[in-house]
Amino acid sequence: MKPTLQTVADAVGVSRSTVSNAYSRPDQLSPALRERIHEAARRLGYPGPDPTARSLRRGRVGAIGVLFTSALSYAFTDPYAVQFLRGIAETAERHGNGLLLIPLSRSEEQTGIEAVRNASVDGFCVYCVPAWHPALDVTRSRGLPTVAAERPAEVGPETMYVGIDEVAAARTVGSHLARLGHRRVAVVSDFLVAQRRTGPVTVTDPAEIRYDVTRERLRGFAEGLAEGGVGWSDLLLCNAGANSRGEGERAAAYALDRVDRPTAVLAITDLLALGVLDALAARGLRPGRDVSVTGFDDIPEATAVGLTTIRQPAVEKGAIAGRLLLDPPEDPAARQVLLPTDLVVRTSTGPVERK
Amino acid sequence: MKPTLQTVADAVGVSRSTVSNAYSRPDQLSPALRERIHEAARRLGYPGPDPTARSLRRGRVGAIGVLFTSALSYAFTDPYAVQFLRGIAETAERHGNGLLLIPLSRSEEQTGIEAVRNASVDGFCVYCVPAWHPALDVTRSRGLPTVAAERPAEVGPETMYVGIDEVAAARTVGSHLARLGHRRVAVVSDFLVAQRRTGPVTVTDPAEIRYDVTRERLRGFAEGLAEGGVGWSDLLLCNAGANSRGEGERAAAYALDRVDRPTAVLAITDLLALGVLDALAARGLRPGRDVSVTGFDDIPEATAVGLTTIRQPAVEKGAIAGRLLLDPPEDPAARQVLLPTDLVVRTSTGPVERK
DNA sequence: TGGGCGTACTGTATCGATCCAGAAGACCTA
DNA sequence: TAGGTCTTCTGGATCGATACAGTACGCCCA
Repeated sequence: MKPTLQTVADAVGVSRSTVSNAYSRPDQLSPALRERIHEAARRLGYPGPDPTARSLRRGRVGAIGVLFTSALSYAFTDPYAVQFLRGIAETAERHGNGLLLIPLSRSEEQTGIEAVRNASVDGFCVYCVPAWHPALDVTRSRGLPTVAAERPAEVGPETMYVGIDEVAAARTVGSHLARLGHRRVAVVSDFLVAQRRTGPVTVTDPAEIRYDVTRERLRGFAEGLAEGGVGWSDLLLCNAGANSRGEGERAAAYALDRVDRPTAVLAITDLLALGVLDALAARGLRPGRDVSVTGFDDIPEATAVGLTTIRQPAVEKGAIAGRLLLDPPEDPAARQVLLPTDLVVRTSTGPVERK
Repeated sequence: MKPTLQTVADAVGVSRSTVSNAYSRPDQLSPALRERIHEAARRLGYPGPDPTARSLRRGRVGAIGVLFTSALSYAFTDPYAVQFLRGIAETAERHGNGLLLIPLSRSEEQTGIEAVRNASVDGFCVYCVPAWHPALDVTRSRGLPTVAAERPAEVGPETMYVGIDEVAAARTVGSHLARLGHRRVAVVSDFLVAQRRTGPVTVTDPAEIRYDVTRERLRGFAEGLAEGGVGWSDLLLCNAGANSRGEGERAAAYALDRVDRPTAVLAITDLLALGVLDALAARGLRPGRDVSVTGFDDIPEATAVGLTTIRQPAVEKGAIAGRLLLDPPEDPAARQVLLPTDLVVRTSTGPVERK
């Protein structure tokens, strides 16, 4: 039988409450008694108050849940995600909280829903989960504070988020390429369509895209490219089955192997962009000369390969998300944070070659 | 007031137990009543059984805790750690469990100890935590199943671990270099001494090294190098303040800037080895020709930079650790796993240049 | 008619702590 | 010495669920 508070109390000859106080409010009892209690606890092998029971009574757990789409096992492959996690982890750490990672299936399946319902946490951070995902109904119904890692399409006064102006950031990318003279342009992105397949897709209107971030970034790309007279329907859209380097390469292949090969490929994340660069390399094409490539996020590797991209403060984003959950500002307006972004021009983009 | 089981029970006019069954054992009541209960729950905004209360009663939580040394915020910077995490995450996911990440301070400070005591988990995975760390006393006292991500120095019949034969693996590295003719050799490693400083240190005997993995790998290095007549005291030991690329570079500087520059630098992890390569590059030295460099782990980047290293199955290691916790084999012997390793020779090592 | 049996539901004890009102005693003050 | 205050400790209520023994009732069959 594992020892409990009661066991220790009986051994010392005091009440349960006193033992509890010895752990949780040491100033409430005399040093002598406190020491006797701790001594008895050591002797009996009592490990201290049971966390679960304590959480039940106190009404708080000391952990925050982080929701991911895609198998948890893939979450760690995107350096951007890792940086975000670092940020939120730092904050959690400072507050003595743990981070409970909760995997979600990417589609409408129920995988992970149960985990959300069962998670012992004080709040949720929703990272890269589409607004229509059923898990979000569960988080809402649990009534715990929730912060989104991007600006949701619908923002109420209670909504907490830390994001960037996706449209504006993406617009600078489109505009940059338009000015370089690019008119035949492909986009590599995941979540363009509901299905998970990799390949070219048709999307009549960006409004059809169901994942907020994807939709907004594509809108921004299109707005920027419009400066060069490129319309939405001129874009060659290639869906990637996942946000991974490999899928980026596969998706890019559909664009690069066309007779009217695009002069620029815009990837919606750096990870996909790395895949696009792989696809170029495999075909002996030079980034920034034969084909311009852009990414989004500015992960560390982007520097190494000279990728033109949008820099967003990933670690800071995570840190702020953590702070919103663990130490929410009084002012409701301060619970909705938009961070600045920069276009970082490197060697992967260049002017269209004269024929 | 948040609705509880009782609230719903009263609304429907049944007992608390019946509502509980409606959620946890739906086959125990008639479909009609079950539907009425769920309908009432929806109407009242009851999110389902409270996870904390359920855990208390059931005696299990549905989450495993992962202990890290170093700020949690740094844990994600080592690709090897990330791969290990992926493995354990996959297993946790399959079992419907969450992963609770618990940051520990690297030294004897109490940071994180409280988090270990408070963690609501069913078991612990101890990743890269020295045997003397006070947090391990806490995990032991909590009496939960615990698996180590490396073979501990002291192994009892109850101990669970998944590791590699560190000495043997490191010996192949030492031996490889000995055969290439290296006699002036430096080692870059963290945890060589208790202090966190970066720079050359003196360790009279490997037994003095307090962190198991470091000690064993260094023993292995020495044993292998002994084939070339290099003794322990001939090794130039450079301590790194942390397991990071930057610290690797700083530590390597102390070796590379000597008049009697070593012909080989052995790093204890790939991450440190990348830093060593940075240090070479900064000095215009060619890896594998001017100075040979080795790592340990075989992270993805090792391939890209041609680093000679020890490959160990990181993802699998994590997966097995998860399985040991969530689905422990009957046979106690099967709870102690040693995985195979390989020496992967790439371009960062080569024969000593003739003078 | 009544024993046997299965289904559907109830009631109470229990998990292991924390909270809080209050009691007992020591000590101080007028 | 009565009354007040402070410190220290107690006991019962409580958090929100689950386990399990037990009851009520309908049904079948001899």
